[in-house]
Amino acid sequence: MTDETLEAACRTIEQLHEDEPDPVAGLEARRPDDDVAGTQATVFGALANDHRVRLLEALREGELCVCELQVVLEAPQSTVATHLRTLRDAGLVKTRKKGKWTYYRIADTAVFELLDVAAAVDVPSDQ
Amino acid sequence: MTDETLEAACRTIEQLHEDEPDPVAGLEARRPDDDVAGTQATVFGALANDHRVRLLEALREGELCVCELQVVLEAPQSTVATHLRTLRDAGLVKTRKKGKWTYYRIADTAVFELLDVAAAVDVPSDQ
DNA sequence: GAGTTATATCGGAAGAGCACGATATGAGAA
DNA sequence: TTCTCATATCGTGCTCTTCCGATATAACTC
Repeated sequence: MTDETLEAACRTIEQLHEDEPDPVAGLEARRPDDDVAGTQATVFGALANDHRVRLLEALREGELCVCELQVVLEAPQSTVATHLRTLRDAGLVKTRKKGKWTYYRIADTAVFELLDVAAAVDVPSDQ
Repeated sequence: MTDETLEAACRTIEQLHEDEPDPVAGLEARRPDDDVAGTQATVFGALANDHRVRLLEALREGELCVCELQVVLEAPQSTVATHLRTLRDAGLVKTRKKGKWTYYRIADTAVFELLDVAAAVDVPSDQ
């Protein structure tokens, strides 16, 4: 089942750029690489949560163990552990075990860049 | 209904840092600002999708109208329009109307920084 | 070994996000 | 005004995420 709206879009583009030889081909060239886009979406997905952003911010000044992070979040232990798992799977934090404790730290200072740039975006207040 | 695991965490911390005066208070001070964390999570949420990342990447070289972006994504018109709405609500793109067409462009070059840094993160391959 | 404790994982219910056809809107053309 | 066409929104089924109690695991203590 093909999508007619896509074919219609192509026709519109041909008319819009009558001067150019093959405007649709030009757009297809602008299609980003799938793997890269996938990585980006994965990383952003791991960051796309209030609790997880807070965890990363708390780790700015250095590593903390799970029970300390739990106090920062004011959330049940299982909730904190799950979010930390998500961050680790995305490569944003690393762990170190010491006895009964697991210490979490930021994996790469690039994470701070992401946090800082995102904080500076001005999100329009809807209305 | 209070969470006993949180109280337990506090007790553990007191023991861990016997030397310090009030270790729990120190952690509470590390709690990030709610508004900032909210903004960050919102921005990352808007970026946390394959299609939306691809839309932004396609806009690197300049503005495009919806039907052009539709060709980039190879998706139905309503799908593309919805994702563009999400990006706009997050303040990542801006629009310009010209006759029947709506042109979308990157709102701020900070967006490119986010995309580039995220692309460079190395996500561990699970196993 | 048995008990305790810090963390991790499981399970399932509630909620949020997504895809996309159908329909509405709004601008130009006739 | 009526028609057409580009875009926006709605409605619905479906999937993914989140939360958090219950339970498992792993390491120290006795």
